[in-house]
Amino acid sequence: MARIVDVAALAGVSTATVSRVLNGKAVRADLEKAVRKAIDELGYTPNRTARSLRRQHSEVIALVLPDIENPFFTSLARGVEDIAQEAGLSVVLCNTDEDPDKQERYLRIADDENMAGVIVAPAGPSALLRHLTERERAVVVVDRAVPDDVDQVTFDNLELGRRATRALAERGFRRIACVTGPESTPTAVARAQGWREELAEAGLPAPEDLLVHVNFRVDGGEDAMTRLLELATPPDAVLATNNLVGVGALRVLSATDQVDLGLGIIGDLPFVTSPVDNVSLLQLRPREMGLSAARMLVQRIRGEAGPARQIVQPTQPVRLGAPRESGPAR
Amino acid sequence: MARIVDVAALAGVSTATVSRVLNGKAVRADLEKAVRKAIDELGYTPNRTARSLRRQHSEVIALVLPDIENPFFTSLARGVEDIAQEAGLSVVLCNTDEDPDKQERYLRIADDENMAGVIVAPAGPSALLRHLTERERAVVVVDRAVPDDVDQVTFDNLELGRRATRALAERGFRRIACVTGPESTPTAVARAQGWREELAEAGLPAPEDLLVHVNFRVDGGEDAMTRLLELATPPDAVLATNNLVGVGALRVLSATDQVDLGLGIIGDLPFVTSPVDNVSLLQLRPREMGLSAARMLVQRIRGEAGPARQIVQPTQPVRLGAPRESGPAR
DNA sequence: TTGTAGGCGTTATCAG
DNA sequence: CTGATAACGCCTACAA
Repeated sequence: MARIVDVAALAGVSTATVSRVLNGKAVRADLEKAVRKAIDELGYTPNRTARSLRRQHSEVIALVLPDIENPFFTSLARGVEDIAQEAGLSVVLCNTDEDPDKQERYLRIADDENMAGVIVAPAGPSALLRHLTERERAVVVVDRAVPDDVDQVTFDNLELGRRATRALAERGFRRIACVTGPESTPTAVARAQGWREELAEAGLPAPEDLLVHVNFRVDGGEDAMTRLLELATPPDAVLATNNLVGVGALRVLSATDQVDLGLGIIGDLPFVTSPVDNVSLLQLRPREMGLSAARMLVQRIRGEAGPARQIVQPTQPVRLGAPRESGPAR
Repeated sequence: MARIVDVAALAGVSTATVSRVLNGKAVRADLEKAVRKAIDELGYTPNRTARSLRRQHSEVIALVLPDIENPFFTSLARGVEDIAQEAGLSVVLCNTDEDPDKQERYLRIADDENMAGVIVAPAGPSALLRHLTERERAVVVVDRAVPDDVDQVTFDNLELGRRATRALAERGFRRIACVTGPESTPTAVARAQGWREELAEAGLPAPEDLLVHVNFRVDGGEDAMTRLLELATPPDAVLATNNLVGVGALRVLSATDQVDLGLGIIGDLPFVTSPVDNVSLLQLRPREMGLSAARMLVQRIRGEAGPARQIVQPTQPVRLGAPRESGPAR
């Protein structure tokens, strides 16, 4: 592997000059030309490890996610990657599996490797996260708000719950249930609170047996839906507050063909196969969230950012049935 | 950030001794104890960049995939990650978007960063890939075979096509169509060839208008399915040769409720919502493929591997309807 | 077994 | 604007 000294020797200059050419600093035109020629001839590319060691930070950012198999996060990752690529950064994807310990481990690695920055959707509180922000490392928190003074891109989850509920109420449903995530998950709680408040405002009942907490996954949605349908007085509509729970609900629905039951889903459904013409969809477009977060991070890395910013990511209006373009990936 | 010299000073030993403790080499017991205590007190962790520079390879492996939003690949990634974690390696996920140029760029980066190894599902032929294997870097190719002499984990795609077709024939279907990927995609062609051969063997017709090449995505499946249903003599069953095409086919089917039409799908359907009781599923379990590939890579990195091995990843037998446990992630 | 010291490849400082 | 040189933090001969 060619090194910078080889290039310097071939071009008849010092390594310092080669380095300057590499980094776009002022160099006499003829020397620059000679250096570029040498680089070409040797097929030289800078050793990024050495560069990182010297510069005290690498050209890699970590994207720390709780579940890499959830399309919400892969889509978000896709957005991050697109911006990172533009900025000449590579992305390391880390899967915490909703495990705070794993999360700490990955954040530690990001620190040890002197990564340029970190984007994290936190699985619980993190001492290391605070530590990183205090040490002025570039950090952006996504999707799940934390109390720390750090750049964040999140949804207004209360508002999401309200809007999705309102859409169902406006369609004439009167007994609207809510399936949401565990009480330990703030986004789940906030969306359910939005459901509660919107129903109160519309003068509709919100009995607690219509609020079901399950895990935020497909089987959670299935369980909840089954339970709701078995109720003595079942709901006439159901709000699923995330994508996977929505998938679970749809499965039960399409297996039992309950055509009359209204359904609302907060989240995107890339691989759904049953018709959703009758489903009120509040699409979150996680890719956009990834774009926002990555842009913030790049600014922070470049030192162009001031005090911590907390952005509320806008979403699509609720609509009936998925528009074609949001279906397949790409 | 504490450095190795700080630990050495605090423990009253040389940096060499600290390094030895860190790397599990023989050190006098009392010194080792002192060193560990100092490490604890300072919260020291080795700087991985410096270590990489010195050792000439890092503890990171690159996973180069053509489409990070396809559940097949995220699941595969999940498997890779699990093994990597055990082996103390981090995984960098790189999305090539089926673009050979992007792929070359990422492979180049993996090389420049002295990564410990690379797992790649190739999007077309790659000069760099050959270059890497020739330079004895740890490389494993997954999912899509290449002619090079390199570790590989792939499916027997011809056999997959045959088995899935046979399952449909055994269910009594007589006019079985095949929807597969572009003719430029070897796996798509091989699976279609399996379809052709199996039909021939069963004495069933395989007219070319029942073989449809589309893109290997959801919209491809939708288009193909629509086209097939409009045929003067439509098929009585359809084989979809990958997961996304299968999703597209299911969408059309559940929108038109063609209950009589047989369907076979090669691939896993984690987020499907319509019932699949009548679908012959040949599950590939990509996570297992990721596990195999990562194990091979780890062996190669450790120098425990000899000549290049080419593994055929086993799959599940064809079955009717998805077993419960393969539905939701996890 | 332990310590000393050189070097991995790059960039930044400081003279010239 | 250019060149020599000293770091960046770690590991590993080599010598003791």
